[in-house]
Formats: sequence, C-alpha cells, structure tokens
Amino acid sequence: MENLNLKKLAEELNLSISTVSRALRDSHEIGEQTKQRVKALAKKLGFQPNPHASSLRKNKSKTIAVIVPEIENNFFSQVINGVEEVAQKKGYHVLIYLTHEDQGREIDILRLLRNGRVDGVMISVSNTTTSFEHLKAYKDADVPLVFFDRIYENLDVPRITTDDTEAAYKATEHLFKMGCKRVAYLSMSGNLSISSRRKRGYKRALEKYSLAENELTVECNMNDDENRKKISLFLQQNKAVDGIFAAVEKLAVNSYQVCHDLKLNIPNDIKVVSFSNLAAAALFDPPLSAIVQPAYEIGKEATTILFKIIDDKVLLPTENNVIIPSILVERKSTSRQPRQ
Amino acid sequence: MENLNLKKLAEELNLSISTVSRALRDSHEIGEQTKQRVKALAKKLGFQPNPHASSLRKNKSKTIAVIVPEIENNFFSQVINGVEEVAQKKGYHVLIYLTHEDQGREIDILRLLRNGRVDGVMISVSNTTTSFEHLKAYKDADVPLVFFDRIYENLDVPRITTDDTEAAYKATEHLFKMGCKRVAYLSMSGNLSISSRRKRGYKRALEKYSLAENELTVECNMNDDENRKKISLFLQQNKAVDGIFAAVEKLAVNSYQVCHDLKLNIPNDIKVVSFSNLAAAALFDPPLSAIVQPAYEIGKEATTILFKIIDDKVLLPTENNVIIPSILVERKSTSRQPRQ
DNA sequence: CTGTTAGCGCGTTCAA
DNA sequence: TTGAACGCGCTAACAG
Repeated sequence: MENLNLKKLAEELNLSISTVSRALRDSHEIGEQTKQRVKALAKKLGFQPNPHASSLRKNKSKTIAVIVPEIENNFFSQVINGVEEVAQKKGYHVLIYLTHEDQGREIDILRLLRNGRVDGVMISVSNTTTSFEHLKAYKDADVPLVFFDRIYENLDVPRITTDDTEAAYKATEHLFKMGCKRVAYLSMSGNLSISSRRKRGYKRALEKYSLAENELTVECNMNDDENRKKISLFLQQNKAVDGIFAAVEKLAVNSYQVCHDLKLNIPNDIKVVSFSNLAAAALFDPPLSAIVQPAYEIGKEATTILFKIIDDKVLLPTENNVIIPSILVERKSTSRQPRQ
Repeated sequence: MENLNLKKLAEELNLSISTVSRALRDSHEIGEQTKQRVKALAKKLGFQPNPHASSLRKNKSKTIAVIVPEIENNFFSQVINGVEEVAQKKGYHVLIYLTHEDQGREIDILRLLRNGRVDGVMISVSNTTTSFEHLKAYKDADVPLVFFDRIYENLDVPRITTDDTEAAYKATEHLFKMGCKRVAYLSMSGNLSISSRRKRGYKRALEKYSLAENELTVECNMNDDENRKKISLFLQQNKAVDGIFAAVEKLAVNSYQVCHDLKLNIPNDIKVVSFSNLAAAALFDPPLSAIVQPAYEIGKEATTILFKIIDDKVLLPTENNVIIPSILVERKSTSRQPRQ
C-alpha cells in the first residue's frame, strides 16, 4: 500500500496518468463523471499525492519554518500556536527549529533551509547573534522571510513586534505611581533588539519623572544560579531600591526567590513588575504584575504576512513594521497597600 | 542564486553531474583532488542539494512529525524540546501538528502524513479521540509510529509513558500521610489512557488505606469557567473534603482560585497536589506540591526509538513499552504544619 | 475532454 | 576514476 501513485490509479481506471492527476485537482477540463470515478477510487484507496514529487515539480513545498530560541517559554509556545493555526488553515506544514540561543545553530539552520525545503521562514533571533551575514544571505536568496519579536533592525524585512519601549515605559511609570523612587532594571545580556527597546522605555520613564540619576541596571544571563547571586548582592548593596522591573519572566522568578531569601516583602519592601506571558502569574505569592505580550496574535500576524509575501501580494506599508501592543496587568506585587 | 544545482556546479567544473553528486557524498570512487575541487566550489557557492529531489529519489524525507493536542502546556513543550534535540543531532527536521484535542483534526493530519512526507510519526492522542481507525490505518501503512504519554492501548506500537498509576498512587498516599481522610480526584473528561491510569492509582491508594468508601471524583473539562463552578459547588456540598488530587495542572489552578474565593486555606483546610511540569509551581501561593513528569526524557526516548524503527533496527523488548518514572515534589500545599 | 511527452534535481545503475 | 542515461512521482505544455 506504500507505493500507491497516480500510475496505479490510472491503470486501475484505464485512464492516463495526467487525466487522473487533473481529475484529482478538480481541473475544469475533465468530464464530471470521470472526475467522480477517479475521486471515488482515490478515496477508497486513501490516495495522497507524493509531496516530494509535487514540491519538486512545482518548486513549492507548502511548508514554512519557525525558528525560535527556545520553546519552554510561554511566549514562544503561544507564538507557535498562532503560527500553526494560520498555517493549518492554508494547508501548510510547519517545521520547528530551536537555536537554544546559539548563533552557530542559527546559522546552520538557515543554511539547511536555503534550497527549497520551505517556502518561507519566520525567525526570532538568538541573543548570542552578533553577526548577521546569515540573515542577509538568506534574504538575498529571495526566500520569504519575516522577523518577529527579536528582530534585526538593519535588514529590510517585515517585522512583527510588540511595543516594547512603550510597555517598558508604562511598567516603570506604574512602579513610580505606586510609590517607588528607586527602580532597578533587570536585563538579559546579549545584543537583543528587545533588550535595548525595553531599556529605552525604562530610561524614558526615569527622565519623565526626573529620576534619571536613579538609573540602576543589573545585567543578567541565562544561568539562574548566577542571576540569583547577582540580584541578591545587588539588593544588599542597594538597600534603597524599592522597585524591580524585570525584562523577562525568568528574572522576576529569580527576584522572587531572592526576596524570599532576604526576607524582603513584596510589595511592601520592594515592588516587582515583569514581562511575562504565564497565566499562572496570578497565582504567585504575591500575584505578579505583568506586561503580557500578544504572543498568539504575533504568531498569527507574522504568518499572515509571510503568506502574503509567499503569494506575491503587495504588502501595505504598515505591514512592514507591525506593532501589536502589550497589556500591563496590575496585581499585588506592585500594590500600594500593605498586605493584610 | 535560487537555482543552484548539481548541473550548474558540474558545468562550472567541467565535470559530469554524477561525478559532482558522488564527490559531495564522499564516494570512495572519486579522486581525492576532484573531491576537493568540487567541495570547495560547493562551499563557496553555498550549495545545498534540493531536498525534494533527494527525498523523491531516495524515498526518505529526513523529517519526522510530532502530533500533540496543544503546545501551551509545559509538558508538551518540554517533550518537543527533547524531540528536537535528538532529531537535530541526526540531521532530521521536525514538523509540528496541533490537534487542539479534536479527533477530526487528528484524522486529517494523519491522512496528510501518509505519503512519504515524513519518515515517522510520534503522537499523543487527543482526548476526544474515540475511534482509532486512523491510527490503525496509519500503522497498517507501515509508517514508523510511536505513541507517547497518551497512548492507544490496543495497537502494537511502541509507547513511551510515565508511571501514571504509580505516581497517582504516591500522590494520593502523600495526602493521606499528611493527614487527609477525604481526598477528591479531579479528572479530565475524555477517554484518555492517562485518565484511567491515574484514576487507578488514586483508587488503589484509597483501598490500601481502607478509605474506598471515600472515593470522590469530579469530572472536569477544558473550560475553566465551568470547572471552577463545578469545583466550587462540589466543595460546598462536600465540606468534609480535606484533600484534592488534580489529574492535570489546569485543574489545580482552578482549585486554587476556588479555594481562594471560598476562603479555604491551603494547606490548613484543604491540601492540594497535582500533576504539573510548571517550574513556577514553587512560587505559587502556597507552593504547589507536584508530580513532575519526565517530559524532556519522554521526548528524547520516543525520538530515539522512532529512529530505531526508521533505521530498521531491532527493538529491545523493553523498548516497546518504556515507562519513565515521575517525581513527586512535596511543597507547602500539602504540608502538615499550619502556616506561620 | 483526454492522452502523450517532457522535465523538476537528484542518486544510481551501467558502460567506458 | 569518470560519464551517460534512467527514473523516483508529479504537473504542465502541447496535441488531438
């Protein structure tokens, strides 16, 4: 049963291969009853055209690739959910690649995708990526490409992001409004577009509230142990700090642990807000105020735009730079009132 | 640059296509210096053989498919992480499909995968799947297949699971040891293999502790609102209940919310334990005791076995039914001591 | 409306 | 050691 193909169907039906092929593809130049006959047999035998033959012939794979740094991160899972939704509707298949924040893997993956395996690629670049030749080369090869969330600015490729700067501004401002004076920014190392955008929002808020001299940044990395040590040391050396704005969820989690160890009460001694797409943030002790990114929408929008490029449609000017706003969800970790 | 192929390389080098092909595949019947020349140019031009032509010719796609019910669930993300790890090492590509717990989608997806698009499939079946003809048909088509976590018992296909029954037993027993007498089991509806296995463990513990008459099961579903109402009603009508064992994380979250609303203190009034792979469970209020499944390992193991089948290796008898144990992590939600 | 023919790009005969 | 030729299964151009 593995070698069911057009030829066999044709023999069975006493028709030519091309007639069968056309009938299955609902060509208008095939008689209605022939069509029925062909389709009936195809269905009965469970025929599926060989995708490789078809892809080779049409130079179309009906497949797109999503490249993300990691998948054990609610944000990226939600993006993939959105991607899959749009792709499945269009009859496309989705290949997943993980870079694990490694530029080397990113380069390897892009190379693999350069000869027709996919019709388009969506990527959120790794935080160790410092050279962008592989992205340029890919774009130069005229393969449809879209950036989402973590973009590379100097390439003319559609980008789908959230309003990081604005959201970071609001988060920082929120801390000020709740009474904080000395807000520290916990950032992830690496030269990420999102890092700089978020930091910009943080700094703008400081300026707006005439607190620029209180700027305090703690550079963290992927290692939880190191981060906790760093944050712990930082808080002990800067006792006046009364607010933390974490650029990523991981750092908020680290901060919670450190505050617990140092017997710092959140939100009374110190308030915490963070980017986070974790639904369970509401169950934290205390519930974590979070900037929730529109991950699912980013995935859907990025895929929709990628398909437009694949289908050679003209992009609206706005579609070259889509920004979907994040939402600040205020919870107890930034509340003004002391805990009951 | 898009149409770089063997032919062009051959012309450039004044060699035949087949020589170039062989040189790139390191055939022993090609002269060392010719090889060098070919490889140098291929590298310089960034040549990648067309995967569809290659797949068509070799009847091998170097691609596997992972079918999961949902991806916004730490368990499945972690599994995919394991899958991708093993696949990437072997030079394989990974297609992702989401069923959203819908049998119809599952059937459609499997049909799409039936003609060589992939060399093998790993699936965790949806909870609405009641007919298994599509799985049987797939297996009958002789495509390598592996079940993980949510398996279909009546098909002779390798299965990679965790020790659900044993883990459920331990979780229930843990509640008893912490002083509970009336433990309710919150289960997900649907005819899932894991549901019945977990319930079995729960019941065994009841019997072992001579509490069989206290069996209480609340059947929940995918809808959070409905679940909360159901659990709330249940707890109000069964005030003696002093322990909850949730079959899935979602239901533990729902329970936390209900307990909060009903002003039931966890763990003093009622203790909660649940299957959950969420790292942040430790930050919950109170920290959630959890049965952590070896998701990453399940993904790796399932992929390793799938590759063995693809490569026509003989499976060890044990590999037809791999069970990797879960771990019970005890936290405050089941602690005996009252909160300070 | 249907059939014949010619590739898509690659790997693998068979021949030199 | 290299080259010429064939066919994987499908689609599309061209006939009739």
